[in-house]
Amino acid sequence: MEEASKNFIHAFIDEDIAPGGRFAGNPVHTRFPPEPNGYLHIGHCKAMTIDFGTAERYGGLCNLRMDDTNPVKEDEEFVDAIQADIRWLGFSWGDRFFYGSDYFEKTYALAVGLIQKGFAYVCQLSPEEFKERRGDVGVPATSPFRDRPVAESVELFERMKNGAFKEGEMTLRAKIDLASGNFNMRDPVLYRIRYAHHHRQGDKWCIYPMYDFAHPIQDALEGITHSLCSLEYEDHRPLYDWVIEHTDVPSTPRQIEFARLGINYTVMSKRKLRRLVEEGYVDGWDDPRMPTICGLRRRGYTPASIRNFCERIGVAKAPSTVEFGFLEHCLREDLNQNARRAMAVLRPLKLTIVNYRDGGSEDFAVENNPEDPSAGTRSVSFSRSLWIEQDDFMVDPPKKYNRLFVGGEVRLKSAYIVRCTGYQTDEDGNVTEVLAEYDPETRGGNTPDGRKVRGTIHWVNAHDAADAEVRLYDNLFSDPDPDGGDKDFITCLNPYSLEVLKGCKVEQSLALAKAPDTFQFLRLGYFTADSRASTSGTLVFNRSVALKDSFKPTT
RNA sequence: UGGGAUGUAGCCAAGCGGUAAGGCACCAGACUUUGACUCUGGCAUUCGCAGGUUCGAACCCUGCCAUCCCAGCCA
Repeated sequence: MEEASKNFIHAFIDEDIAPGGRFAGNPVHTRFPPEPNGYLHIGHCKAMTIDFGTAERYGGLCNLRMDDTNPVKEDEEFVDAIQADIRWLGFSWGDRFFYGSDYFEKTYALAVGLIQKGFAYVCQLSPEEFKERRGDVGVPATSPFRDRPVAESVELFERMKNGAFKEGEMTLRAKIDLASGNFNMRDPVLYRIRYAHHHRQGDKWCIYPMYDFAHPIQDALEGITHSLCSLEYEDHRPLYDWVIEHTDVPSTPRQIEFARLGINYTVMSKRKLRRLVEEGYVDGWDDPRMPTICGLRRRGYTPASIRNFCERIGVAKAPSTVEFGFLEHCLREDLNQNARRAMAVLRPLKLTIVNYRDGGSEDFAVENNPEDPSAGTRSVSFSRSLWIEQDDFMVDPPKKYNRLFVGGEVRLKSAYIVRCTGYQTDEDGNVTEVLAEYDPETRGGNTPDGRKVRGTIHWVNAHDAADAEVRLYDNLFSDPDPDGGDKDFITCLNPYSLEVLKGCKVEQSLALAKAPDTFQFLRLGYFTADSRASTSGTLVFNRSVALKDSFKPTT
């Protein structure tokens, strides 16, 4: 894992904790506040890297808090999934797990206090009227209820809480500035009426605080010093500060905003991801094409690779779009170092070793990970009949092609050096079988005579190869909504299709070791077992056959 | 339009008045029992544009341009 370098947030915090600073002497305390209305995606991982990472950098703590102030959007189903994904990534919130809704009682009391101090009032404008009176550029908003006596607002607010009014009939509004250029300050709604079942509070409440009111209070109650969030909340910071200043909270957290993660060709909006799931475009939140944490997991991404990616893209305020290739780079880096290799043939072509005894066989010890000798070796069987990759043989090889062609020599990894002597074709001229002679002196792939063999290819024994059952995933590209609603609903689900080919062959040891019923092939040259079907690590396919042609968007 | 932000290479991103870090990508070479990996070298005379201040500007000032966000009783 890379050591995170100093970023602009750290610069702010350094000032805050310096002698004489806003939090001089205080431990730095952050929080990660997902709304439980969907699964976490890699953008959340960036946020966690910042939230947990910042706390760690300063020897402080980071809380996990479910931001569940809107009962109609949230669901307990997501709470468990969110926790599981965070754990999988390796972030730890210790025993500091909270729900925003845990503070409803306290939040209500603070709202009453606000009314009593004359900083809030109950407004009876209907949603439609509210909108009409919102005002415009240069035109202040209006509310006939702004100067309602304090006692009256207190009483109405209590009746709101007790269910005396219908949804939309009343709101509690902050009394700030109806003429502000920042519309968030034009007497924003603090509480609204919702007769909805809350996933934790049940039917106890029928009024719910808005994010803008609840969030700063929750932060203050938990002793958060730095409330780190994405850029779209910049406009809300004045309101955040207003709430902290005007309510009777025990601390004064500071909000700092950073640019959220964008990855090219990738849908990152939770709303859209939700539609993909609900409207059946994908199998579920963990569909390997999804940028969700669980989707990436199924696709073979490791926690370390995702976290490292998030560390390395940096933190800034300039909106940015990182190339998907960088995520892949981070995966390769991790896999190359840690993954056990195995051989697999995706497009099988028969290779017959004509001078090898028919019916004979032998085993070779093959290293599991050339980068890590401690990973040991596995036994792979060899015989007269093998499968090799179709594009490891060419009838008419171009210059610098150093794999198989008639007359050419190649090394079968860890086995023997073979010379191609010919090939068979079907009536259409397609190559059906390649013929070769092996050199018995080169057992294990060694060259005692010191000769150089340019190419090394992978293979599997046709006699005991296992057929891998594979899935074929296509990219999902944008199909502009014919109704003109969501022009960019799906731009591209994933830049690289998970292309797997029917009939691919895997070495017996791989099949036996994992016994997976599904394989996913990453267009990276890595072959990973479905994480749901197996318990242990990732297997890396022996050669990056498919690396050659990279992704080209078709729209 | 009003408010809030942001512009440094194809993509991220340091830099905070002293003469453009680093990573990804890309190119060239070496090495190699994965054409991978690794290694070596190359890759911004210039920081959105135009002026100004200064011995000196990506950094300070003025004006302009471009892009993004907000204008929910969502978060």
